[in-house]
Amino acid sequence: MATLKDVARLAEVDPSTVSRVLRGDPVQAVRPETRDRILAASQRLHYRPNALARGLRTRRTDTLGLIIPSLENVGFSEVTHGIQAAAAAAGRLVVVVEAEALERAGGEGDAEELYSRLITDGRVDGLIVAFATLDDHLVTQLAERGIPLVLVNRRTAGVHGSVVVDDERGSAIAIEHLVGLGHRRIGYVGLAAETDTARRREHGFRTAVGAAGLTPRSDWIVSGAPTLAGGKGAVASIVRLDPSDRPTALFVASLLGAIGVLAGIREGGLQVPDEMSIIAFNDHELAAHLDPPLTTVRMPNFRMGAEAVNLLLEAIEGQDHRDLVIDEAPEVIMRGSTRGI
Amino acid sequence: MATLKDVARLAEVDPSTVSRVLRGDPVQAVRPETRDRILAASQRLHYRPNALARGLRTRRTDTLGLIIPSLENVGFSEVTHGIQAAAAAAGRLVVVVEAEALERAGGEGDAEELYSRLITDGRVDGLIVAFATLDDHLVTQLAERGIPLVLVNRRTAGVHGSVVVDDERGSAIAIEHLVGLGHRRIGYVGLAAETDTARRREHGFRTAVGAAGLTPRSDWIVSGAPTLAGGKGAVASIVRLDPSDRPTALFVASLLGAIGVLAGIREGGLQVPDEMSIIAFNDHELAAHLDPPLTTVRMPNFRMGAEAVNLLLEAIEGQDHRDLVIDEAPEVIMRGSTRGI
DNA sequence: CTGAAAGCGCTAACAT
DNA sequence: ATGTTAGCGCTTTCAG
Repeated sequence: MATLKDVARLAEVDPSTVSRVLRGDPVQAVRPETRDRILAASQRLHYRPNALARGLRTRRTDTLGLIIPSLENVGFSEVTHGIQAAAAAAGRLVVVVEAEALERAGGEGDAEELYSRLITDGRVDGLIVAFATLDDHLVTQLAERGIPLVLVNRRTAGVHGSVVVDDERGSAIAIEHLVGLGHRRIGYVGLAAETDTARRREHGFRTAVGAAGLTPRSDWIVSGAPTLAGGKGAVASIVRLDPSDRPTALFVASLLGAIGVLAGIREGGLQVPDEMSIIAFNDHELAAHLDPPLTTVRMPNFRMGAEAVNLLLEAIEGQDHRDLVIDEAPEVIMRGSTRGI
Repeated sequence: MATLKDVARLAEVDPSTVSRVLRGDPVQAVRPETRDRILAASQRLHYRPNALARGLRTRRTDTLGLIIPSLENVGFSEVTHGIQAAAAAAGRLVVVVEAEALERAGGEGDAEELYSRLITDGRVDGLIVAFATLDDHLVTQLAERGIPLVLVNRRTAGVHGSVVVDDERGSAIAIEHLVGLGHRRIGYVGLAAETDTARRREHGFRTAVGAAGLTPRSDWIVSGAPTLAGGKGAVASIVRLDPSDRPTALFVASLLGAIGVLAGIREGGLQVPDEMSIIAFNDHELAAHLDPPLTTVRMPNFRMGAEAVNLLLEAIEGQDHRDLVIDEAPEVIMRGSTRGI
């Protein structure tokens, strides 16, 4: 692999001159003639600057770190996409650390070790934490290390640099959809997590329900992990309710959870949407192919991911960490799991 | 951020001694006393070795590159998982480059540029190409750069270092399942790609069908991209066939394609499985929740991903690039989209 | 307009 | 048992 020195030798100039030319140093002042010689030599040797050496010198790696719970969650792939797209557009590479894989591989301790290694060993210029349930404590620790940090789809008290969608608005339009359909007995399957996002979604639900003049019964409000099993488990108690005590519609705060809810309801012997309408937070292409096709609230998740990168890039350049709410309006995608009453 | 020098100063030893101790240099020969002093100093300063400096010196980054078409394809998430898990277990980080994001961001040229940068600039020790439809030409180029390289779920003539599942066997058991159910008119929705994998799956289909004494009509064999739209489009011509000319069962060579096929068939006014049985190559949790629940062939994709990492690690250590077929047996997961005739 | 020199933080061969 | 030295490949003053 050719180095700067090799190019310099071939072009018969000093390495520093080659560096200047190849970086397009603003203090150009290089004679076109030498410039051409250098370019030619560089091409001939297929020269590529060594990222490690450059990074060591400049303290910039043009690489971003991403901590994510799982690459598999369909509710999350849009965010990852947005991150990848924006990173690629900015010429940045991204190191992805999947928490689930870490746990599979080695246990909690190693996970923290790997995170801390990632942010401390100079490998990345900044970090995107798209891990809603990562301990606030750990997040605070990461933030204190002083590395540029952006939280996605979550906020942590005292930590700046975050981007979220308008979770409250998303919950609200879900409820408005159900109310518009004539439902007055509306339940909620929330996220079983003490996170800011969980609270915002639930708050949006409560506010919208209240605004419609409704008071949900407390046993219509349950929660579970945003997984198939979580949704299924969470809805069990509702399915067992006496028909006269049951809600007629459920808003589920996660996509995967909603699919679990669908399954739980079916196993409980009820029909969706005839006996229970279901609407989910977050959309996905596959929602149209479920049984029944799932009505969802589509959130601007791609944008959220992309903006996270932009915010991080700002922070890396020394600007203040901003907290952003994506203002793009969420939208109900009506499919077969909700109907009028 | 503390450096080796800082630790050395605090412990009142030479940096090289600190390095030895902290790396656990086999040529230990360090007095327990100084050793303790060094460890204490390192802890006190929260010392972390700089990965760039170390990599520059040792020519090892403990980082792997992964080129993947899209993180979104549910048929592929298991592989990514396997890769992440094995990488984490081996203490390696992984840089993920998503081709789709690259295209969204900038166009073909940039993609090649980014790949080549990734493999040439010393950032990663080796590369996993999990991109079935990446040009053979490009793959050959990458391989020629001399960087350790492992292909996943694909092979390229002349390039060594690959891991695939037993695609032929997967196709075969799909067909055996259908034949066992009494089907004798079996069609195939293949991958619209000139790839080794596409050929292996189709070959498995043809062989198994032949072994059952059947001869599929040529208009029962179609192909499309492994996407919803691809599957839907591919099956259109079959749906239009006169009932007496139609196959009674279809084997679809991709999961996403099969979901598209389901939709295409429904739109064509046919019932699955009553008028047409469908079985898909590759399984996913969500297949159980589709309409109808999709019968699939479960392939050892997690293993494939994990073994890719192991192979790559071998190659990085200087061993020969091996070509591996995961021998774990595929398995039919019977759900609602296939039935007896 | 170009070269010389220093140094980013680390490791490894060599010396003592 | 520890220190000295050189250098990985690059960028960036500073000279000239």
